[in-house]
Amino acid sequence: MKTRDIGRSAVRDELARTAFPLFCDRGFDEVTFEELATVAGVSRSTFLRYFGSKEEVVLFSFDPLGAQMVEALLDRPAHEKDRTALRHALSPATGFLNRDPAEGLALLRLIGRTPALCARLREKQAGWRPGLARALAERPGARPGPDLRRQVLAGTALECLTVSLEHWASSEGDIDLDGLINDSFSALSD
Amino acid sequence: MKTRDIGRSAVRDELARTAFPLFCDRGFDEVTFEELATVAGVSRSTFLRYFGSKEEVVLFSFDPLGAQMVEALLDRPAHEKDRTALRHALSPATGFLNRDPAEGLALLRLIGRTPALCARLREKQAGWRPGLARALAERPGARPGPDLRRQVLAGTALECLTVSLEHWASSEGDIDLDGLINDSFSALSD
DNA sequence: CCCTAGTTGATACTGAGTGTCAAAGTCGAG
DNA sequence: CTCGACTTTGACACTCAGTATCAACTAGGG
Repeated sequence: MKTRDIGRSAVRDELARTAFPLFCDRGFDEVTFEELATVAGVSRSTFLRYFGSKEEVVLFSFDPLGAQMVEALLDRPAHEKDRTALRHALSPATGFLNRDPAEGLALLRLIGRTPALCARLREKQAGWRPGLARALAERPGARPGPDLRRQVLAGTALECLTVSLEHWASSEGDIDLDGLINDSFSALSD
Repeated sequence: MKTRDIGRSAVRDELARTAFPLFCDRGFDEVTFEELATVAGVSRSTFLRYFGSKEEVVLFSFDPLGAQMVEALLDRPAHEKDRTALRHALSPATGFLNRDPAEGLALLRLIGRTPALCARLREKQAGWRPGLARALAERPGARPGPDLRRQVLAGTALECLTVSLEHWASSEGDIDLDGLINDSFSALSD
């Protein structure tokens, strides 16, 4: 039954793809499911079945990043300090947006000017913190320590990501995103 | 026209106060505006006029914290390092929850098990970051530097607050909250 | 006392999100 | 190829959040 799931996520991608320009043009709140469905050529019911909420239509593409960052963190060499490893572990996120910078910027702009999307993305990000913290405890050569410390380290890394993305978006992508990440982490240790 | 505004916020407090136990008992999503209004003895229209959304009924009490933390930060002595000043600037938030620990814990629990409230609170917190960053630039004896650094410092301070509150809530308030804040900041510099 | 401005509750409306159902489509087994 | 099980789809009905409007009411200032 794998073909079902493949088809399902392909349809998801396609629906989101047709929805994106509408959101960008007219604003997230001004577009209804009815219109999204009409443009995509399906019924409102079907569209709603693929996304639990309107926010998900925009934000579901961020979902894999949590697991990808955990994997990236676990792949860092044992001798690397936690903070450095975390900095490198953000690469799935920067890569996701840098793959197609124009679309990445449009996405961040849309999110930035839509409070509901800001809130939901922050919620998603907050959901990544526990996983990263656990990965910190499980990485090769991890020294035991309080959970609080790992949560703080993971949380600050994600906050560096957020701040960097904000500056990247407001520079229209002119500044190198990975450079901003490095600068953000530098600000942590001075 | 000051009496109007005083009366207005007094009514707000009272409405929120009557609503809180309902949310705690039956869950945020299971309570409708209709019920809130009935219990409070006003019409649905009136209740809705005092709060822009259902989330605000629970979260509006956090609103003053942003300005209070900025004020607290500006009051810190000039010789204090930015990070230390930020740590102390969180005291309005810890004080707000420690004033009545039982209610503070109930509030955090309610938020913790309601995704919509999590998201909105995170949004509010994110809104405090720019103010704190600006205050960092304006504090007595501030050395000029890139905005990115100040945003990161303010963001990490707020993340320390979030993580500390999370641990405080999951310990049922047994662990000292200000101690957790200190420990969180310690994790930043090692 | 009256006039004005703000408050209230009633009503109606849009749109998100849920649930149900029958019809149509898909896939594997015989 | 055909049958039967399972899935997907679209239609419909429903609840509730949130917005807007309006007439009745109320409080404060002159």
